[in-house]
Amino acid sequence: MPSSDRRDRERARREQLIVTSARELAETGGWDAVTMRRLAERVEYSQPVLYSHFNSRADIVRAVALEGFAELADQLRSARAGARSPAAALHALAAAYLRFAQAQPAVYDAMFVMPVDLPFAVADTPAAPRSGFAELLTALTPLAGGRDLDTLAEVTWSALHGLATLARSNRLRASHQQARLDLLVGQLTEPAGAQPAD
Amino acid sequence: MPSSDRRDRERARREQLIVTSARELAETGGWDAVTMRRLAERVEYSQPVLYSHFNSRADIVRAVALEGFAELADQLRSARAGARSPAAALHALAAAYLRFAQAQPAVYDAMFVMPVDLPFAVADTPAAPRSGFAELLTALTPLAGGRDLDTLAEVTWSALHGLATLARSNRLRASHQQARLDLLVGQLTEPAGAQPAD
DNA sequence: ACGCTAGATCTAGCGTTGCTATTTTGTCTA
DNA sequence: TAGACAAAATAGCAACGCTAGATCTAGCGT
Repeated sequence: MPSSDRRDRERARREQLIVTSARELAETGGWDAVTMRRLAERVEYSQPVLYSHFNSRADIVRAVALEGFAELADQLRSARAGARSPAAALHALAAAYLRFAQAQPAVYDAMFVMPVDLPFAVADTPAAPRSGFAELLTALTPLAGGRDLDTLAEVTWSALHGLATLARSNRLRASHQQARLDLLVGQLTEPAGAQPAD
Repeated sequence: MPSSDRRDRERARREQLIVTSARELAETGGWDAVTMRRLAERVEYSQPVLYSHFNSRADIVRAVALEGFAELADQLRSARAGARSPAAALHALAAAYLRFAQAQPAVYDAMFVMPVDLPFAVADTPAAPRSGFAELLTALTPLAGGRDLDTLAEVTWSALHGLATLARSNRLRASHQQARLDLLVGQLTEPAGAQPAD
């Protein structure tokens, strides 16, 4: 068993190359364009090499998603931190979220749209996706009033997710994204209690 | 040119059979399980017959989506119509929307998640998808207050869409869908004006 | 009732996909 | 430098969407 120190480093480097290439291919031509053959050609190795790093194509998608979670959490944090009031912080965070989704639609899809077996469910979620949600919780805490914080956060996230995905598939008026964002944040900022009708 | 009256009827009948079978296959095993071979076997014809009705697999998905739009509009209408107050009507409509998405996830995906080239954009949209949105507009009109109706409707729809899709992929706490719905509708019912921060 | 034409249907196959068994190449150790 | 072992490539499988060409069936005029 050789120390294989350099080997491990080279291997890690190559794995990162695979993930990055997959991400670039996906952003360029959508996830359908990310075939194992194309990806192999891109990294200048044969297909079986990909399978020595990942068990399946889906695992590569997941690796891209995990990268995305970290980046999104970063962007949400700095957006939130640069705001002067709680309401402004929520608005900035929401805007950053939509900006992320629009700038990197393929990564966003890998994170939130594609069928993935990552355990979510808010509780025993892996660190990366959880940290983005934590930013949202932090931003909402001073605004929650009498409302349940977790529920409020889930509703807020859902609304942002809907805005992001429907806008991207041309199902909403393209020129009104800012208006939608303003209205949504305005409504959520109102600490009015829920009044279940029916 | 024989009248071919019966032929046309049989043909229409078979087309409906294809659409229904595709829908059933999709609801059972997801859209990935809807392959042209399986579908052909299901309707007891060979693959080329499918292509004499539809130009591509995507067209079959679209046919299922169009069916779904009509059904959703119906369900939204009757939910809205059975309510006593404007707020109750919105709540009932929203609940019906989420019920539809949960009961028929594959159809919902065909309508709102899968990449589709149906022109949406609220304006020159085909009749079917538009009519569901019209129900939403009707429900929101008495609640809009000073808010822009179209924008309010888009935000409401986006929030519902987010709730539906994220809940279905286990990204939200399964047991709190009702709480989320109540909170969302409560927030949207408040006619408070938007106050864009920053 | 017959052969004929035209349309409906099927068989067979192309190129591509995710994935893998087998063979070849390369690298390090003794 | 010879042998052992890991690492990589070649080649191939089954299944996919889709289609060209062969086959069969149904309806027409005589």
